[in-house]
Amino acid sequence: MQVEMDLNKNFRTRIAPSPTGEDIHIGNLYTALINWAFAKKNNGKFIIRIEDTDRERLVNGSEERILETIQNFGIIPDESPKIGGKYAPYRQSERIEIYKKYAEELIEKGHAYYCFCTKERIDEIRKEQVLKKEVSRYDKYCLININDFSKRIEKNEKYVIRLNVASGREIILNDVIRGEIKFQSDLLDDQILIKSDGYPTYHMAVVIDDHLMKISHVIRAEEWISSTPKHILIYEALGWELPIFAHGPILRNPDRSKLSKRKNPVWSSWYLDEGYLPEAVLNYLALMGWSHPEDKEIFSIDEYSNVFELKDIKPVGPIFDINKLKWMNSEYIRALSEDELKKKLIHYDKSLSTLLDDKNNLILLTLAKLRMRTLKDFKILISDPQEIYIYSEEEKKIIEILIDKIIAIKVWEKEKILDLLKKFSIEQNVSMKMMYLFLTGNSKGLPLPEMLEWRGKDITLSNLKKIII
RNA sequence: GCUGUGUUCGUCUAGUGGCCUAGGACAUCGGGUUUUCAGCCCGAGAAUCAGGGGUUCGACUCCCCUACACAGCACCA
Repeated sequence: MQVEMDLNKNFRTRIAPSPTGEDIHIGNLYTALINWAFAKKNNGKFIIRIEDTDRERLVNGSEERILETIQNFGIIPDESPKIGGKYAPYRQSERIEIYKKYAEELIEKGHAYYCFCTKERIDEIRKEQVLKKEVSRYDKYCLININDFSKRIEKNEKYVIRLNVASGREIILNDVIRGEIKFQSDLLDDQILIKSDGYPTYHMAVVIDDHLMKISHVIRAEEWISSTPKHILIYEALGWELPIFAHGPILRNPDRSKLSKRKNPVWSSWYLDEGYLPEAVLNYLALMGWSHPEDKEIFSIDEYSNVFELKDIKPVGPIFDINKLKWMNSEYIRALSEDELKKKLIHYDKSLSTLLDDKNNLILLTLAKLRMRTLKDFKILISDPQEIYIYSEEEKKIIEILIDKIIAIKVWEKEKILDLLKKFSIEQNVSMKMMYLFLTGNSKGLPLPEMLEWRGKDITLSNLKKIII
């Protein structure tokens, strides 16, 4: 039956970030990827809706940043506040009248009511309930005692609208990823639907918008499971068909708590800034709670969306392991052609463009590719020696001889340089490792002959002379 | 505290009753190649499948209990 229904349905998924942070959280990007993949797999549509109903925590520029970052990762929505679409507006602050209308409908039907209680009173009853070890919830005082609400509203009294949760009901959530989950309505609070500033709460807005925007699958993180019964109640009260729910895992810190900015970099653009490739990040994310049917580890998001099945998502909260991400990123970098790498490097760091315009450094790119974990590494690989190592007098003497040998070299090309280095290494009984340190100030990096050829005879000499001064 | 969700190598995972003396990947540690470092190739260690009860000829896989972890319990989303 489910299958039949699905065939006739237009699949529509969404993510609903709220612009209260610097950028989109990597966990939300993960949810976005799943939603996107699921929509693509089923020829559906993926929507971005901005949930900006919390006016106090609103962060300036956050919405733009979120939208931009998602795009930078290559997850392109079919409808969004920027792109628009059939169900616009896609910003909840522009839909206030809609929520009000449905809130009033709920009141008329007896599924919601006005509440004039002060925060102080709510706090008090909550304290009492905690003391008595009861479930903390509103006591329906205003539903029972207040009849003159229109007068009080006229008098400009502050009020909220609350959901009237019926007692003694069992609410069943059928989750694609987790199966059947049961809740008792007696444990549910009379959730606020419309706040005293006239804005809806998440619970109200999400149901109204998902229904109006014809969202067929609500795919979100585990943290929403406990509020889903409230949403179901609102759907029912309005006489609306339920969407299909799927609650994926929450990404975790190494200590298993919910991924947070105190313990991990969480803003998605941080990974881009650090030189991770968007495709690599997405590929890594895809492997969280899911595995490729053919056990592949490296695959494009298009391949991902082709084989993706919602029910294959595992409900266990995976730990975000930046080590594996680094490995994956280096795999992606290695798979790039020199030309592609060059473009990406210049895009990543504009200051590299003059340096990379020189045709001679094709070889540099080839060699660097195998040694880079992130785009950021390139600059480190080609940078001049840093003065960290303290040379002994004996070593300085050897370097003086080396300088003479280098001055004597006629043709500055890598074969000749290598010859010289090999000979010198044997003659002076200096290990290649030591030679590397002398010439680059580093114990590791790009192969010496190519590196020195690229750097040039003059700079190589002046670098060495710096040591013996 | 209450409610809910989970529990296979350090980490991500494969596994849907016999193919499992549990497979792969990252990480770690050896060895080889080598002009440093990488890369590449070869190899090793690493999970008594959270624990305990069932069901079954047979359980990592099904059921129950316990433990532990995580999430939610806001006029935040």
